[in-house]
Amino acid sequence: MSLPVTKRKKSAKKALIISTAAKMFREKGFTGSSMRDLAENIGIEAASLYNHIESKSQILNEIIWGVSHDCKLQLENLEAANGTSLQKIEALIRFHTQMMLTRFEEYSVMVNEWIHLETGQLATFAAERRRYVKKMEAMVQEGIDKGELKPLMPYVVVLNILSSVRGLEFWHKSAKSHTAVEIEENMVAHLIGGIKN
Amino acid sequence: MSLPVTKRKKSAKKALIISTAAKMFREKGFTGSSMRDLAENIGIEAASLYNHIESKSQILNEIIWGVSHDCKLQLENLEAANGTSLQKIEALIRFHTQMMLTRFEEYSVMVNEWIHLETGQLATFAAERRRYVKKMEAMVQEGIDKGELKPLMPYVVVLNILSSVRGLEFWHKSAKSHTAVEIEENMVAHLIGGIKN
DNA sequence: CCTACCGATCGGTAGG
DNA sequence: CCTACCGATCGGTAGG
Repeated sequence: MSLPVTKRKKSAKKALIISTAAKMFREKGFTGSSMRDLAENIGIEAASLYNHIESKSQILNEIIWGVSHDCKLQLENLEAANGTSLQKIEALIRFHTQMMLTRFEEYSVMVNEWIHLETGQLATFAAERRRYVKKMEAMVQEGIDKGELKPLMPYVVVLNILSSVRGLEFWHKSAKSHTAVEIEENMVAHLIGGIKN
Repeated sequence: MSLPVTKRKKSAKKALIISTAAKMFREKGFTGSSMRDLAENIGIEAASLYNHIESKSQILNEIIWGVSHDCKLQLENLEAANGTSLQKIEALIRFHTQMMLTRFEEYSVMVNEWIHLETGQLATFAAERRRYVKKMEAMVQEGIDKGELKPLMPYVVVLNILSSVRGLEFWHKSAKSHTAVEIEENMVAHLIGGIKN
């Protein structure tokens, strides 16, 4: 039940457009990247892009929802799983660190460029993000209530975790003198170490 | 020894241009902000901006170097001061938190938009930033060597601190249900708590 | 500080 | 997938 060859080719080209765009959006930002540069990086004319995608905004949408959907799934799985709040928060730190390190371009675009989503998409994403943060805060609060965690403001703890992961964009761009595993362990040690009772 | 009135007026207008631009650059990014919008927000024509500033890039330069100079000064004062590594790192967390909360627009533009500096300025800023991080890492390393701090990778600790401060941009934009003082105390508790022995 | 305007570039469409 | 092109907008200058 594979797709006709032309359709497969088409969607492969679309995937190429989106991944190339992710690279560019991360480097120069969404507004700093032009459709002509994107086309040139792929080796076609700007007009030809529109056989595969509808608009510049649609590309940003697909990049962002691709990553954000996977984050949401992971959080829901974790909520439903067994384990202490501490274990769940640690798992989330590891998950987000892995996302940033392995899906670096898309993840960076999500955290840095979501402001440039169009009005409707922007509102949806902002609401989704807020829900996500609230759920993480609830995990932290539960850990505090059970005495697993120090009584810090969940809001600050969650913001620090997500922001610290975001900051790993720097590491990814640098001449890497440390391994991904080292980074992940130190992220956990610092961010969990600061809240564990 | 005050300046002639016209000169004072001119530099006041320049300051207005720069502070208005900082607001816009933070909201829409450097590339997403146009000189025409900037002029309109001030109430003049776009062409008139150029009586006070040389270029769009110059505005970004002035915003960024203004904040970064003050950060550099503070770090140098702290290096020369008495106190344990732990005390110095805590002071730095408090200082950066204060900078983000009180000079929100400029600080946000520095951490988010420095990529859009022109080549020469970009190289200078990147080098300056690298030096800054290295100095902070040295403080952390010293604390580890003296047994004040846990043996974490200084690189990760410093990145987490600076990134967490950067993340406070969210708090500043939100309906603030917590005070700046609470935020600062929780930043210290979480980030210092994670490294203190 | 304005009017008038420059060349360049933008996202995107028509038509093949 | 291309050529040809649209109207809009960009940063910036000339000249007053």
